Amino acid sequence: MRKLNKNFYLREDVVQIAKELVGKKLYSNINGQVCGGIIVETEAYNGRTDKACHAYLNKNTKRTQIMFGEGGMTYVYICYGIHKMFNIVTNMANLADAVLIRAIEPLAGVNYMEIRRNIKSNKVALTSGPGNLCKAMGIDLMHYGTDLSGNVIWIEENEGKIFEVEARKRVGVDYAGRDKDLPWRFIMKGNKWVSKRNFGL
DNA sequence: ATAAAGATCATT
DNA sequence: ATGATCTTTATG
Repeated sequence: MRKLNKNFYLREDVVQIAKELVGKKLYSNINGQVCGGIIVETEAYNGRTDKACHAYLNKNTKRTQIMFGEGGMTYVYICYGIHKMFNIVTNMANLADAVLIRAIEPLAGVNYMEIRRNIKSNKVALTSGPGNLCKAMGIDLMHYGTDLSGNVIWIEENEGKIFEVEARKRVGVDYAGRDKDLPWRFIMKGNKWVSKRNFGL
């Protein structure tokens, strides 16, 4: 019921923020259809030191510019021409960091999500994986730069559920050289909605 | 103006 | 393993 404070996103340690986002609740209200779920998988990206980040070495382009603004906004982009990826911008202005949300456990608006995904009930694939989650939640390029303190996309505190968080290697960043094996992916231990791809440490 | 490379997914 | 599919970015 309680949205995260702006200060949550403005902190400087994006890895810590990614870890803390596991267990929080992500909601969208798109075309009056409210959907939401518990975040169970995230990845941190650091725009100064991290070769896997689109804003590596402070690369400020039309696509990455939102990461150079203050934390608490959305960074949405298209991957492989097909899938939308939903990220949360963190840190102060001019410090370009972001957290990719990779999977949620559905809570609300499951019927809407199933229609958007065109699949039937009880499919883990509904909101597992970054592309799938975006499609289910109705998040598209038009939501680039959405303020998370508004009423379109937002994140709420968790509900005191008990769980453990585990760190893993990030997925699909083999091009990142020395940074490809950083343990900057965080998952809710044992949760079945965590994406099934690349389970190596 | 052109080319190349993706923070993926579903299917074979 | 492979193909789908198209934006963004870099380069000439």
